[in-house]
Parts: sequence; structure tokens; C-alpha cells
Amino acid sequence: MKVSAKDNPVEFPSGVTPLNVLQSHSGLPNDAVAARLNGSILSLTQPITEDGELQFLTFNDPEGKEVVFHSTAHLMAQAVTELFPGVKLAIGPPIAEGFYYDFEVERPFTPEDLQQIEERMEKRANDKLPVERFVMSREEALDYYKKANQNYKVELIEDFEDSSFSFYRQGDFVDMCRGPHVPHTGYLKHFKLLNCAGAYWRGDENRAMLQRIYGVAAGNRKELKDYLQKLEEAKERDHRKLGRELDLYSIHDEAGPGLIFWHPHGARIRNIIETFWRDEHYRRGYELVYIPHILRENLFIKSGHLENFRENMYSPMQVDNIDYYAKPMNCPGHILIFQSHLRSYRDLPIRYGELGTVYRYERSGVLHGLLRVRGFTQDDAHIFCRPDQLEEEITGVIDLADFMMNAFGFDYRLCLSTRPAKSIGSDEVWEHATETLRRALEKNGKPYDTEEGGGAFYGPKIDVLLLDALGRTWQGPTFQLDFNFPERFNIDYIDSDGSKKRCVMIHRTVLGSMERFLGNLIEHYKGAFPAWLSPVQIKVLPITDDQHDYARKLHQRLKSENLRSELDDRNEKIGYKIREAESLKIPFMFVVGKKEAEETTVAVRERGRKDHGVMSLVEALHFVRKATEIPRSSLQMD
RNA sequence: GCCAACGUAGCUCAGUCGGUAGAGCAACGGUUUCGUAAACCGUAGGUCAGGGGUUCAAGUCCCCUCGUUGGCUCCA
Repeated sequence: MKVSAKDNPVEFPSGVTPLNVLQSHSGLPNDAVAARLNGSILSLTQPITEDGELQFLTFNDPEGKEVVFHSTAHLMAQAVTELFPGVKLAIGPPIAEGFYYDFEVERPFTPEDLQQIEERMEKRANDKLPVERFVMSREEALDYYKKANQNYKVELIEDFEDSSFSFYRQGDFVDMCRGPHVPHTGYLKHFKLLNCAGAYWRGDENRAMLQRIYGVAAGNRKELKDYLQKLEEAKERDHRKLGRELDLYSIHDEAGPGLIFWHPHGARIRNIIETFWRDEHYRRGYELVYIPHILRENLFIKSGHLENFRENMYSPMQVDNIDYYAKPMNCPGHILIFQSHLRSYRDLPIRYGELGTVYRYERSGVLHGLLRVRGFTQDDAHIFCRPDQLEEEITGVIDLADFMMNAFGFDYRLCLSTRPAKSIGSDEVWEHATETLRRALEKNGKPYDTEEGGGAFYGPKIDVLLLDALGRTWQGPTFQLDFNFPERFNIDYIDSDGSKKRCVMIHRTVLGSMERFLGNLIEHYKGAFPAWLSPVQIKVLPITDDQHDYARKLHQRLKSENLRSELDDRNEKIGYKIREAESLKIPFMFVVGKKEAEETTVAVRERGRKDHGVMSLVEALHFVRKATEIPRSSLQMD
């Protein structure tokens, strides 16, 4: 049998293991955790029976990482099995940043349990128990798990058609698993259990609630430390913490959970973004509209919201014996405006935009700061167009979203979601629409992912996933094609031949919602907003009382230049004022002492310990202007 | 909604065995007039989330409700 490793073909007897190869060759990674042969991933101890090129995988390869995560999940399950006799095992897969395992136990795990489990894991890792693969027939496997009273495993087997199943054994612990795994538990050195939580069996809320333990593993001590540090940094960036510290917003038990109160500084940022948003939409041929917040029941019957979205809607209020609902979406309102006239093919496309506030009932357990709320303002728009305009419109929307993401410094990924199992409309229409989206994406040139079956029931969509400064992704803007509303509402236009034709409708946001976007933005910038967004751009800091007159005049001058300035004329030392301005993340500080007042100059300090020295007023204004400029797109207007 | 943990001053947090509420910062009043990340002295601030129970006595133990946090499910 011929196996080549590192472009070095060597004959090996059939049944050689990657570990053998590793030991008989120099120059191969000594930290390999698994191998790849002809596209499939192998344990290092798995005998090779076919020719091919052998590659070794370390923790730095995605597949190697997965193997380590998975093996660590097994190690944890072993520890839990030993410490909690009678525990039932469910599943324990690797996930993007670690692993988890679901258990059914007598009582939920406590933080002390986690520590104990972790200690037991370390012990078993030190034992360097060999991890051995073996196979049982379907009947043997079923019998084995039935006898062991492991009903979740029994259910898993019953759901598969396979005639045999692979198992892994380490010490006394056995788990059914596809593998592959590390050769022995001594490979697992750097791991930490993070938290435990309830999780439904198979994600179904009607089924048993199991206890899930999450953990993380790393290739070495430093990587583990770095990962834990990243978690700490995420805490420092948390928009709920910064929102309070920077006095941006609050939520009140008294008023209701999930409802946001924007304080002056938070409102200031939101206002800047909204003005920016409106200007850009007018520039791009959108018309902005306003619609009421409560609408009659019949409209939501017609739209299908009461049928499909009722559980997310607030209970109705009765007026003159008719039910009115707070709107959970803006589309029905925009459709009514569209339908207030007969529309010609020449009128299209019509783009109605609105910063439209909607109310949705969200289950109490899902609320989260600004990111998941019950009342929020979507940067919504609905585009009504002819089928032949669809591609150009989508292209325009992608371009607008790109502009927005760049303006706020977000990197992003695009994702195309196709037809889900439960959906309306003909295959032909779906195919055409999906292809149109795909063409627009191709033309755009940026890479994109495809999520098969991820679309809405009424049409395919493109999602924009924001990547923040920590590399975390957030669901942001979304563009959805809709075949449902045009049918339900008979949204038509008169074509050039005088016949009625059905419109195509696009729902889109380019930020997501103001609340969620602001939340993302706070975390992205760690509260240190660029000057154009900063609620306060300049703090004027007189050194002693003698400069108060000059400082006040300076502050007034800055305000008259449309700069957002605040004056700190409290009786405090300059170090104290600077410290506070720094912690409030104000971009510029104009320090004025005796010298500056006499010479009509300012000592300019920039956020982050940068002293730019003394400047004339004109210079200082010029300096600040560059940073406070509002981004504009270089549109080719025709 | 479900599982778990948590809820003490505006914020961050102490509070032992059940014995009657504490610090730092912030606020307020003074003193100080100061050159790039915390001057000094003083004052005030609490229905210990809310309600019920056990007890001679509850921030502390038990139950219920509300809220928050981490997950599950769902989503902008």
C-alpha cells in the first residue's frame, strides 16, 4: 500500500496507522491530533487500508480543532458519568468556539459541580487513557443502550438507518460516536468548562429539558488564556455596561421589559444616524413616508399577520367595538400608500422608506439589552418594481448596505437564503427570484454564502452579517423578496400594453433596527464613537477660574460652528477633568490655561492620551473638522 | 415560555452562625485656583426588588410574584 506524506510517497503495509507514519518520519507536525486521507478525517490510530496522500491536522486546522473539541466533550461526559452515576447521555458535538454535552441528571449542575467535573477531566487526561474505536451492529447497539437505560441514545440509533454504529471507549467510558478522536486522553490538556444551562432535547420545547455544559478547549496554554481574555474583553464592550456608563439609554421595570428609553446622548447618536440615513435615502431615489402605529384588525387579517405572526403581536385594543393592533411590521402601511393610486409601469420602481417603529411580543427569556427588545424602529423600506427591474433594485440595495456598513466601519458577510420546505409560490417563480438574487450577488463581486432552505416562506432573501471589532458576527440588514403580499393585496401596475401586471416587492433594511444597530455600534467601537457620531465632540476644559470667560466664548464659538461642545467649568483640577472626559470617550479636549487665553489659542488633546499641542483657533477647527465630517457616498446621479 | 443563577445607596461591591445596614466612586456643601487620566475636609443618601411565611428576632431561612444574567426555542 502506498501512502505519501509531505510529497514523499512511501510503501507501508496495509493497516498502518497515521501515528505509525508520524513516528517513522521526521519533519511532520509533532502536535498532530488527526489526519486526512483522500478527503476524510481519520483518528491517528485508525488503520489505513487504501492508497492516498496523508495529511496531518493540528489544532490550528479547522478539522483538527473539531476533533479536539469533540474529544474534550467525551472527556467531560466521562467525568460526568463517573461523578453522577445514572446520568443519561444525549449529544455532545463540537461547536464553533468549543463544545457542549447534554445530560439528563437528577438535579441541575451547580458551579461547584463544574469545578469538580473539570478536576476529574484533568485526572482522566493525565491517565492518558487510549481512545479506542469499535463497531457494534444495530441490534447490539440498541441492546447495549436499552440495557444501560440510555433512552436518548436509543432514540438516536432508531433515527438512523445504518446497520452498524461506531463507538469509542476510553477507560470504562463508552460513547456512540462517528469520531474521529485523539489517540489518548493525554492529548487534551487545555480546556475549561464555561457554564451550564437548560437545553431542550433536540431543541424541541415540548420535549425534556436537559442540562447542557459548555466548554472550550485550546491547542496550548496561551491560546486558552487568549480565548478567556477575549471573553473578558467582550464583557468590557458590552453595550449594556457602556450604555449605562455613557448614559445612552435605560430600561425600566416600571415601564416594562424590552422597552428602550433613549437618554440625551444616546438620542443624539440615534438622531445623527437617522439624519444621515434619511439624506442618503433621498439621494438614492427613495421617498420617505409615515404611517400610524395602530391599525385595524382587518388589515392584519388580509396581510396574514394574524394568521402567521399572531404570537409575536401585542393583544388588540378595542375602539368602537373594532380591534386595533400595534403594528409588528410596516409593510401593510406602505402597501396602502402604494395602492392609493393606480400605478403605471413608468412610475416604477417606487421605493418607500421609513424609520418605522414596530412592536413585537418577545418571550421574556429572549430579551437582551438593545439587541432583542419589544419595541424597535426598523430602517425599513419597501420597493415595488417590475420583474425586469428586480436585479437592478437588488444591486442598488446591496450597494446602499455596503455604503452603510463602510460608513460605520463594519466588515460584513453576505448570505443568500433559498426556498424553505414550507413556502408559497411556484417553483418557477422561486427559481427565477433566487437566480436574480444570485446574479446580483455575483455582479457585486463580494463572496457570499448560501443557506439552503433559509429563506422566508414568502421569498428568498439576502442577509448581511456584521463583523464587529472582535470578529463576532451579528445579524444585521436583510433584503427579502416577497411573492406573498403582491398576491394577497393585488399589488399591480398598468403595463405598456394597458394590462394589469403584478408587482414584485422587496422588503429591506440596511441597518437592521435602530436599537440593535446602536447596540452593535456601541460594542464595535467600545463606546469610543468616531467624532462624527459622538454625542459630544469637544470638551472645553479651563485650567482655573481665570479662564472661564475665554472658555465660555470658545465653547459658544464651537457651537456656532455646529460642533457639539460641552464646557467643564467645575472647580476641579485639569487632570480630573481630562480623566473624566477620557472615560466618557469624548474625541477632543480643548484645554485652555492662562497662556491660551492670552494668545487666543487652544491646547488640543485627542482621546487616547494624544496631546497635539497648542494651535490657533483656526487650526484647531480645521483639525477637528476632518474628523467630524459625515461620510457621503460618491453617487453617480443621472 | 422553559432550566439555572442572581437582585443590598445613582454605580461597583462587602455584610460571618439569623442579633437590627457598610465601603469606594458619584451627588451635595466647604476649602483649594491647580498645565494633560483621581486635591482635601465634611454632609446626605437604604421599604436590603415586591409580597407572604417561619422565628423572640430575617438582608440572611422557606414560598409566591416581578426583574436581570447565561443558555434553549424564536428573531430586526
